Amino acid sequence: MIRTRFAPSPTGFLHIGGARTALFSWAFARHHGGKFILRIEDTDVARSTPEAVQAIIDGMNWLGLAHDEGPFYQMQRMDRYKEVLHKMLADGAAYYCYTTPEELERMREEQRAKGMKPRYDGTWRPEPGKTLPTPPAGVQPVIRFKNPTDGVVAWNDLVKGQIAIANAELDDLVIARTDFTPTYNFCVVVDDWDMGITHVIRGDDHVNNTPRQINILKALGAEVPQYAHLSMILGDDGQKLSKRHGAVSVMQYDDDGYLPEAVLNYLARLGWSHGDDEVFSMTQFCEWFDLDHITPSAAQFNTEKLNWLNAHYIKQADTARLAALVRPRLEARGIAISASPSLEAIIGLYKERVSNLNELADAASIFYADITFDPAVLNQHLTPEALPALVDFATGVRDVAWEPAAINALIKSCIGAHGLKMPKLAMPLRVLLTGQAQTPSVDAVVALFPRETVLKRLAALPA
RNA sequence: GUCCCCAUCGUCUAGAGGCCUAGGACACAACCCUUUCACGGUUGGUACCGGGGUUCGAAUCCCCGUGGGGACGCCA
Repeated sequence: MIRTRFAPSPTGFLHIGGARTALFSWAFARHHGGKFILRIEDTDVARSTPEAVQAIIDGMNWLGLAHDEGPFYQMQRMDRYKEVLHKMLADGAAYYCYTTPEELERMREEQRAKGMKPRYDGTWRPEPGKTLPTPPAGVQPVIRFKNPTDGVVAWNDLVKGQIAIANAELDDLVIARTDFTPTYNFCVVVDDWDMGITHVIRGDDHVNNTPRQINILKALGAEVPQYAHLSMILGDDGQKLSKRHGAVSVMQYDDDGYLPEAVLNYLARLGWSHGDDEVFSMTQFCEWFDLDHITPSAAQFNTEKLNWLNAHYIKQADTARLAALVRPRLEARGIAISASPSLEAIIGLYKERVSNLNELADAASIFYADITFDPAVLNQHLTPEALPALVDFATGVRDVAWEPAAINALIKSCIGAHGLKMPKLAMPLRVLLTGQAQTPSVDAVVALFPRETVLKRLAALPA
């Protein structure tokens, strides 16, 4: 049974990189008929917040990435960690270290100055025949893992291939703080072990933690899971995404009018491929997904492609569903949705031409709220030669049958009577009714408005 | 600095030694459609980081270089 997990730390929102990691872990479990587990890594009490937990869950829900087990909270598993910690201490797999953070800092600076990799020097590490210093009074010790000193830790990364790191490169990491709370690398190991995780799919930044985790797993006599490290996602500008540069919550995409299936489809193709396939459902994705076709190199986020996918999914989407999504956006703008025209009718006419839900709301607001005119646009199209035809049209509007074909016939007869070409009348009509020079077919737009509104907006015409 | 990883069009990518005079998608350009703008359709341009090997043959394998990234916490 394949078991994967997504293990974010609740120190902020779910961003695009985390979302992709979650997506791949989820899809891998789905593909194999396994289980997908959500685990909240909240051992950093100072930075974890319940709001962040909620933000992550909201993000997962919006994307529709449902977990089969959890969410598990590490803070609720303290007893278990402490049990393992005591066992390791008893087994000699871990030891107390009295070196203070200040001493460590000094040590690291010296090493850096000498061009060495900064690391703990092993002062308190017990060795056969070695006499340990006397613990200084008043110093609370941390617990360090006794890492092997020689040999190599190797694993076959399912994305990056064979990776081997010499144990000589690794120092004895702190697995419990002075207050006895366990640290990340330790909790992860115990959790992955206890939860029977078979495949750890996570970000690239954890590659360097992997050999340490494998060593702890081995010290515990636990089975080592398979690892797959996903490369990072760069911003649109090729720069690293960070809190102060470009990293936004997935919920921001909701605000920006993206459909979750568009974001998901986009993310699926960021670092993974299935031949030339670009547009596919999540059902299809789960069927196809494998670790063999994940690119080991970093990927740059491309908003334009996301926009294209979003436009595609909006065109495809059921109009009633879109209306339900657009309605709150209009309400948020303080726009009252009237019965005529129906929101569905507006969306039916506009969904072919927009690339996000907010543009749909923009379109709808033309029909529900007062419009403003750009004088330059108005002047450009409201030409003297168009005026008589417009006046004719305004007159004809009073008793023309209220459907596109009849309105189209009226427009044709108006231009015919004045020897005009279609755009001469269609353009000023567009602008007068919508305030815009770009709209769907003008007869369809006219027909969408209630007759009275058209009369009212045309009444502004100079006689 | 040390260790680890990465490297095909502007971007996402296909590519597991001959199928590659390198394919698809986004973006871009032109044309068609047209009642404006989109949509849609057709066409086009642009890429294997450099150098050495291995091989009859290399985008694909190896080495070196260069460039980029990551990690070196009592953060996760």
